[in-house]
Amino acid sequence: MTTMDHLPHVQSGPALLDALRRKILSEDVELGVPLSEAQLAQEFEVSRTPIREALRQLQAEGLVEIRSKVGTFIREPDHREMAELFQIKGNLEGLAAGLLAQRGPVSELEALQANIEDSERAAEAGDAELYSRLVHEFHWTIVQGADNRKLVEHYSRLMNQLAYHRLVRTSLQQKGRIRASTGEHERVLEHIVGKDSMRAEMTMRQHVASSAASTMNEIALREGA
Amino acid sequence: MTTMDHLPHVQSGPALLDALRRKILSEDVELGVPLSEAQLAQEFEVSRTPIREALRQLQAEGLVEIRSKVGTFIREPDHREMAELFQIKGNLEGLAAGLLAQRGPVSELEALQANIEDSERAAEAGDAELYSRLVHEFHWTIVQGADNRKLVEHYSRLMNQLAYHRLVRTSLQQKGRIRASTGEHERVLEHIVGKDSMRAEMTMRQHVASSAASTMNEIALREGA
DNA sequence: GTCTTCTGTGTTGTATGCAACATGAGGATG
DNA sequence: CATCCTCATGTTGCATACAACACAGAAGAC
Repeated sequence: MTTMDHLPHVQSGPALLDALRRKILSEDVELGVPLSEAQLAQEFEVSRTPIREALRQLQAEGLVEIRSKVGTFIREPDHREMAELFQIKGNLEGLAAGLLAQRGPVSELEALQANIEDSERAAEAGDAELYSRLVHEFHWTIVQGADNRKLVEHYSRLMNQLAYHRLVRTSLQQKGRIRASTGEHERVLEHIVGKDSMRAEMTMRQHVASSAASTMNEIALREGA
Repeated sequence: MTTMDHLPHVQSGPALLDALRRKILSEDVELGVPLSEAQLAQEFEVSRTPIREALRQLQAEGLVEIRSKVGTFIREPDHREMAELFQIKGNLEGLAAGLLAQRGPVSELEALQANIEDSERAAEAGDAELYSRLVHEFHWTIVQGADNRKLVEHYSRLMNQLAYHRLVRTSLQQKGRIRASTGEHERVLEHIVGKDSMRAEMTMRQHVASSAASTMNEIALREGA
């Protein structure tokens, strides 16, 4: 391709940002180094300008790191950062669980109950893929059920930084965790249904802490190999 | 100005971003509407391109809202958003206080003690300006003392969205709050020094809730006038 | 008088060209 | 052989030109 033919843009502003974010969060991109603006411009069939703007936003979101005059790199949290992010994750999800407990009977409660039942079936069937998807859905449902849009916003950013999708698969390798995790989910939901905000929060927080410990342990093992 | 003379830039990338953020957070900008790219470009003596990139980042931070083909506007949280943000603020600061309590004797504890003493003097002297600055410093010291960089990062974003600087002056108009606030600070510090992580967290959270309620009440009164 | 339509003006959205710099490979030098 | 220097190459950073659109206000129809 030599010159842009001024054809209609395949992806415009916000759509391009989403596409780029998905591409980065997806694991189909070389983790080491690349992400050149020109290359992305070709791939998305736009000029470098909108690509640059999108990358700047992703940098503000903590997803990439732009080293001036060098290149744009996917940001990977190290052990410390991951521990820090998990700490915040537990706190925010705890807040969400507590708020949800205070809301009374809303539709999210049924969704959570159904999720737990589906999770148990998936666990028995040994469908790890489905199970991890359900776990993700459980946590996310709680956060959205808190009825706090800003919380959803900040939580979303946090999860992006964690690159959580890359971890969930890992975290469930340990067979023992699955049963424990489901049990913890049940207890969290019990406290929520019982409108026990405090216990719901604390149980949720401990659940996240356990899950985080398991995940980070698994990652350490993998890196050691 | 007609053409750029290719002189050295007065403000470059990150510096420009900071300058713009300060300008927006500072109250010297018309809240209603403006923020045209061309205008900012003239003011900072750069072309529109870096201005645009900075604005996109500020949008990602939640400080401004870019309405396509219309203009860039300073984002002002409404009542609901403010309540939501305060809820998260309390939770994050609670987390920070709890973490700080677990750290043992670090330099931040002395800083907090000194801050309380200074605050009491400022309160007696009736220096509202100094007092509000010290309150801000107290909270910020706790967050930084948690030794969690990601927490600092997310907390910073949250505070920017709250446009907290515009509120602190308001929140302290109520004379009764000053004494109560200082007392709450003291109790928080007591629990931190006593390494009582749980009580430190809860006390901090309640303190933020009280402060938030007072602030939002004051704002409601002001808007009614 | 009211509603509709149209056009002017200002804004952002994008493409492109060029300058500045970081980096690494290769040769010159001791 | 080691070290430093030079420069070729690729990248981002910025300035500019132009296109596309939103909105308001005026002109026109009824």
